[in-house]
Amino acid sequence: MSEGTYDSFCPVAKACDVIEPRWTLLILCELWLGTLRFNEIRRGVPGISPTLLSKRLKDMERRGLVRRAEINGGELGYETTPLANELQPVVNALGKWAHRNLDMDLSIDKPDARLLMWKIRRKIDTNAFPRRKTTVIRFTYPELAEEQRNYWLVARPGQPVDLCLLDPGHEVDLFIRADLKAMTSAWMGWSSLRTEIDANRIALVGDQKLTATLEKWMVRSIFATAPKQQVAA
Amino acid sequence: MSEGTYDSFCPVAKACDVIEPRWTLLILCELWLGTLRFNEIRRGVPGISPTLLSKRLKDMERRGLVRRAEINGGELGYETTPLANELQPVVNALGKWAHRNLDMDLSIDKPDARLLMWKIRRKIDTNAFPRRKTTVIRFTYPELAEEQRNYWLVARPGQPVDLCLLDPGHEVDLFIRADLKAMTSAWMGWSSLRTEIDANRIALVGDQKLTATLEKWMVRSIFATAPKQQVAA
DNA sequence: CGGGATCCGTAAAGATACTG
DNA sequence: CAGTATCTTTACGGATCCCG
Repeated sequence: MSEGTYDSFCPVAKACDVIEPRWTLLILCELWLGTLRFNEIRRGVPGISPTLLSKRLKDMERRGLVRRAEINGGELGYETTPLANELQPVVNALGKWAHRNLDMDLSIDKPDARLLMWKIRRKIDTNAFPRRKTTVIRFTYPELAEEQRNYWLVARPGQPVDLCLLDPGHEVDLFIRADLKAMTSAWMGWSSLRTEIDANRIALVGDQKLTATLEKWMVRSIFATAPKQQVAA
Repeated sequence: MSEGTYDSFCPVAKACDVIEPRWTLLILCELWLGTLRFNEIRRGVPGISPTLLSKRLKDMERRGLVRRAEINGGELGYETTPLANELQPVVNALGKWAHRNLDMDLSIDKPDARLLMWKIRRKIDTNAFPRRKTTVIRFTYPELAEEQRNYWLVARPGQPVDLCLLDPGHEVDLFIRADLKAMTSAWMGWSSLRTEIDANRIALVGDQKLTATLEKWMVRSIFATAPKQQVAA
């Protein structure tokens, strides 16, 4: 039933009752990124079934982590509560611990371009873009099959950045061609954008200003600043 | 299989693979308290079956959280690794979050005297006790059935404090009679020892010095210092 | 297309009992 | 003391279907 089942007065046990059910923390992370709607959460939390997401969101609502809220048009979405938000620094510390210590090799062996682009999209800083003009950036991962190779980020002034899997037809301001692992690695902070560009694993063609300000508008994972632990010599 | 099953490059997902399997964090907490042996862990982590504890310890060993180590006599015990120890501040923050925010009413409705005594025992500070003499303190919870009512803490100089459920035969230096909820509440920091004594829910009879220094040697839960969040009026 | 509900097979957890 | 073996129950994962 997803009831708390440790019958202990230990606060850690109480906390575990709340955070242990599978997907709970990942759903919170996605909501903290600003995701509002059911199917958006699905995209940001790869692998969860709609059934389980639905159930988990209800569990989380019952526990006071999440509430249903109106988006700007009478539609319903999800948002985190203050109770959940107090947990955010803890979850970040947890992520930093994993970033420092845990081997990521397995996951980067099967990187997921669509998920990566979804994450990149969320953190694009449009302040570095022209104010009055739509900016379009095309990412290409040549190693992938034709249909999964290209992604367009479309930044219309004053609107959230859009991710397209099909050519939206706009003129492209900047073309980025990249090795998928290299882009993942740079975004996660295991390397840097500069390193990967210098090694020719990421290449930019197009608008000079966008190229020059890449590191400004392409904000990386919040874990990218945490240094990777040095392996003992 | 207990393999990590989120296939994501997100560090939080990686961390969840490690910490989510049920009992993992509670076992770590118990080890951090200084528990070394299998059946001691069982006592400190109420409700876990030996089957699952055995399996979980092996999982945790495989993941590098725990290692088997020699105790002082060729016997084998368990201890946490540096990897796990880096997680301790995160787990403490998690516990503080729960202590501040989560309702503990349900768990204090069915308090567990033996577990409470086990926890109290672990944190007794024997520096406040006589140096050369064995100190014995008897706790009595009058509301409980005869056989579960009495607990003896036996502190022999230079040795870990012993918890006895049967009269060890020593002369008792201090008798403590308490309401079980009151003692749990005081130890957890929802109230204080002083408050409960003043309300006559905890009473001490015996050695004056021990009585006077109660708050010194009876070290409370590490969460006892975190203030409980005020409920909005 | 967004937001689910249903059904079913598998994997993890819980309860007891038992053993070297 | 330190676990295994066995059995039952619950949770999770996947596919499919429904409804506005």
